[in-house]
Amino acid sequence: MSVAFTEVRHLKSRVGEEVALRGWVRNVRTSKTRFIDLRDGSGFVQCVVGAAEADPASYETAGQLTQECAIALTGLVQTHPKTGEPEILVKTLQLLAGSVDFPITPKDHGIEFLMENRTLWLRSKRQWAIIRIRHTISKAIRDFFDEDGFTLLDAPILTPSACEGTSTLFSTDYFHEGVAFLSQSGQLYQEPGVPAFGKTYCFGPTFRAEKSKTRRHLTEFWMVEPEMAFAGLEDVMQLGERMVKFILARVLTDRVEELKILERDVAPLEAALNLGFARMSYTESVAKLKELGSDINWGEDFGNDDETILMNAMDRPLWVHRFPKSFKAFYMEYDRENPDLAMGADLLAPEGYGEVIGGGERAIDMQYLLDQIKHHGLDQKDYEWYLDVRRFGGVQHAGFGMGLERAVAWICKLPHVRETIPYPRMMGTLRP
RNA sequence: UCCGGUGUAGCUCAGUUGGUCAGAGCGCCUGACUGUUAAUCAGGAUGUCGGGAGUUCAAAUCUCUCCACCGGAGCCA
Repeated sequence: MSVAFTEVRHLKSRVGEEVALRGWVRNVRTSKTRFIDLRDGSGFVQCVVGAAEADPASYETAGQLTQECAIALTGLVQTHPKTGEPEILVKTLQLLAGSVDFPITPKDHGIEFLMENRTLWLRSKRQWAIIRIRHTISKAIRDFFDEDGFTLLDAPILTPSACEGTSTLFSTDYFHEGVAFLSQSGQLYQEPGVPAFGKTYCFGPTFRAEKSKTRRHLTEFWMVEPEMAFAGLEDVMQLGERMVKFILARVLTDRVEELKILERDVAPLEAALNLGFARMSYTESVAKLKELGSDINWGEDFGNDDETILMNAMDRPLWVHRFPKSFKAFYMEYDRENPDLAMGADLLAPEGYGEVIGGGERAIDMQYLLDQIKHHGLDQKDYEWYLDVRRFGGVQHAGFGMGLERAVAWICKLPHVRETIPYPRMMGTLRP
């Protein structure tokens, strides 16, 4: 006999009806009446097992449930007398699978312990909320570019050379080639897509072998990288702003429950959604930072604390544009009005979060690019295919990359990106 | 890689003039309790004090060393 099981997320519309549920026991509180916190992946619900209402065997079983055992039950959907949320008045209850000594108890745990038990940690309410928001952001990104006429152009993960020549890369054996590197960016592979498709993007994992241990770094992280033909710096900033607002609107609409679980104050997110993003040139931002007490000098890149200082003072995301060319990638276009500046822009998230987007206009002048390649110590041979973008109809084009985990961290207001991805990879963290 | 910190029960932690310092709370087990929601209350079991070496009559405590992790820096998304 097959039973139609109801998902917890649908219970709101089933009040007064009898339903069958199955899921995992988060916690049990026993008094004469027994209370089970049930989770089925789609949501959470309290199930009440009363001596009068439940059948005797089920009532007995309810007293012996352990944390994270799996159960199936039937009962009446009613409204919680205090919270107004749907709850189940249980009639029958059956143990499906036992669970002994689940390590993550309903009390506080240290981050080391939780990271070691990441697979089990994912069952917790907070992690559930974060991963669901990540999912929604990810989906929103794809929907945004899809609706905007971009073509998905998947970039390779195994690459022959250090694309940007800046970061430390992971390497692996690769047949006769000897060695291959894990991609640190799909951008160079997007640019050749521009003459083919006009507007492209890639969205996948990227890898950096930097030995950095901060709240903003993973060795494996997801990045979305759009690229547009006939576009410049202004277009990058407009596209990025529209995309971020699209994401925010989606999360604020579809993930209300999850934001509540995280106790996320949505006012700053609503502000970011409704206000125009701020803009500041690099030169202006350095002056602002000095005002705020930073010891930064013109010509230096922002330190981690510089971004934090700057963004604690902002009520909305900020575009910082036109950086000194010296610390930007070789492919960055220079400013015709000031050749020392690169036509790049970074989007910094408010509330102390820093860079989530980095992008800009790509250099199209062949001789300039060749000089840049030389200047950065790169081998021209490795970039002939990239230079072809300029040789054959090389028009102005631009794009950006957004780190998914940093966006998730900001939107969820998390202290560290390690919770924004199901299985974080960091220096010193390779398992589970 | 550098700087700083931590490591004691399954978990979170307390525990130095070196000498009843092997402890608490939670979790777990037993029982009580008419709706609880990190339920509560009573009772019970639980240890390579991160590893190794050293000082000492005596080390969780002091020294050296190694390891692991946390926080920060640089670099970046």
